[in-house]
Amino acid sequence: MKPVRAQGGVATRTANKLKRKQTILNTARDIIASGGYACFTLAELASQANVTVPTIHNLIGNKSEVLKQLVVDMVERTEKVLSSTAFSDPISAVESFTDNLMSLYQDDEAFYKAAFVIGEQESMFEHGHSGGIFKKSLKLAYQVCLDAKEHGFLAGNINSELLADRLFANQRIARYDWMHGYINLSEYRCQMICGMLLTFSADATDQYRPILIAKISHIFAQSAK
Amino acid sequence: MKPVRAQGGVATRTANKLKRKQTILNTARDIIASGGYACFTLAELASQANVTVPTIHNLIGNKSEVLKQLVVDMVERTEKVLSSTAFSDPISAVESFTDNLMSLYQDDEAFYKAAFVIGEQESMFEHGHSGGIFKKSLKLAYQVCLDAKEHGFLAGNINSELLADRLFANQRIARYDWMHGYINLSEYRCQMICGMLLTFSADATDQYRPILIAKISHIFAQSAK
DNA sequence: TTGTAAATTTTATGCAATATAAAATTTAAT
DNA sequence: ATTAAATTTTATATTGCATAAAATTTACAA
Repeated sequence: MKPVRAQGGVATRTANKLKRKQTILNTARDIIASGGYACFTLAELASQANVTVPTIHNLIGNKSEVLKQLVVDMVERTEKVLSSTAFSDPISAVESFTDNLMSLYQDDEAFYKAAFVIGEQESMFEHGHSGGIFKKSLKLAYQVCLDAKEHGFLAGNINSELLADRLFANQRIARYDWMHGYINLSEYRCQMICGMLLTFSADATDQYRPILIAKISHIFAQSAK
Repeated sequence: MKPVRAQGGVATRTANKLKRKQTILNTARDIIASGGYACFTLAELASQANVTVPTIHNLIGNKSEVLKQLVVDMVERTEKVLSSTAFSDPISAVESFTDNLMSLYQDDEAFYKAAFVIGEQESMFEHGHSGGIFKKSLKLAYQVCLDAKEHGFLAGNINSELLADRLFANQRIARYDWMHGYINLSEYRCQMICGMLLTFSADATDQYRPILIAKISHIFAQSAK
């Protein structure tokens, strides 16, 4: 008869495994942050993490799995920013949301850029995917539109879903230009704010529109300096 | 003394070379259009074009060169659409520009999608690049803004460069969603038109804005059907 | 402590794709 | 038909991802 073994062994091993896995992922993150996505090979990762390539396969999976883990981690951090945005008026909502994002990305810019590129390449941002960050962002944008209408900032002539779509789109295209290296973080900030406020302008009340446009002009002038 | 040779030989060879090169590129295009970008390997291309891999290297260059040639070809076709857009009013300018693009992409949708993805991957769309399609598109958008202001459609409260930036951005994000497979061609059309017209709305005169919004609502309602 | 079974890591190897040097062949003009 | 240049191919190197099987380590129990 086989000897009965306590379950402690498995638990300990599992815990250690998780630690080693995390070490490898952190190393992966460092490689991408310093050398860029192109430098990232399994051989390089294995070497820097002091393991061999099959170990990576064993602990995490194939290259795609490793990359996906990094993106999941990035998305989780980004989602925290989404949930911490409170509404008062469109201008401060947009500004505080943007600045929260910027301070997150600033810490480890190269990594966040790469993570977005990877997520795109690995098709992790499917719009339809209901639990996805895209759906959540869109929902947030929709809520901001409703609130803005409620508080008399918007005339309500334009469908809120359409408006939310466009807010979201303007946010994304700025990020897109940043993650592909066309613009830097501060230009990202300007384009995102200008794009979103301009979208609000399209449906703003006659009282609020001049305020939006003044803000937009101010931000734009800063960036062109 | 070396025998003097007429130049005819070289000319004939050069002409033939160009033809063979074009055959290979056409085959490459077919492979991508039918099987997608992932199927595209030099070995597959060589096989389908009835040559060997080194011949491709000799005639065109490495894999990246082959891909770039395809993108250059695609960009040239797209640029023709840009230059054929005449101005009358913002709505018809946007609509005719969009429909010209759509009819171009419709012919060979899979290829155009892939070509944009490749161009992005090969960093061929650098915004700064003065001769690039991006600068040209932006310039066209700027001209449309000036014309619109001139003809009394826009109030002129928003800087034309900023407005052109946003028009261009809204056009790009729609294309981006299409080329990554998030939306189909007809959604691409709706998003592009809605985005651009909404941008105009932000600075439209009080007379013109309702007309824009009516058009936007109409297009949006179509897409939601 | 020390033996042991399971988990884990590594060695060794395969495969696929890009790339190139050098040999063999084809080409176009004389 | 001959010839020199251009072109294609054969053969081979390199790199990166992946995995089977052998060797090693690990955590627990007696």
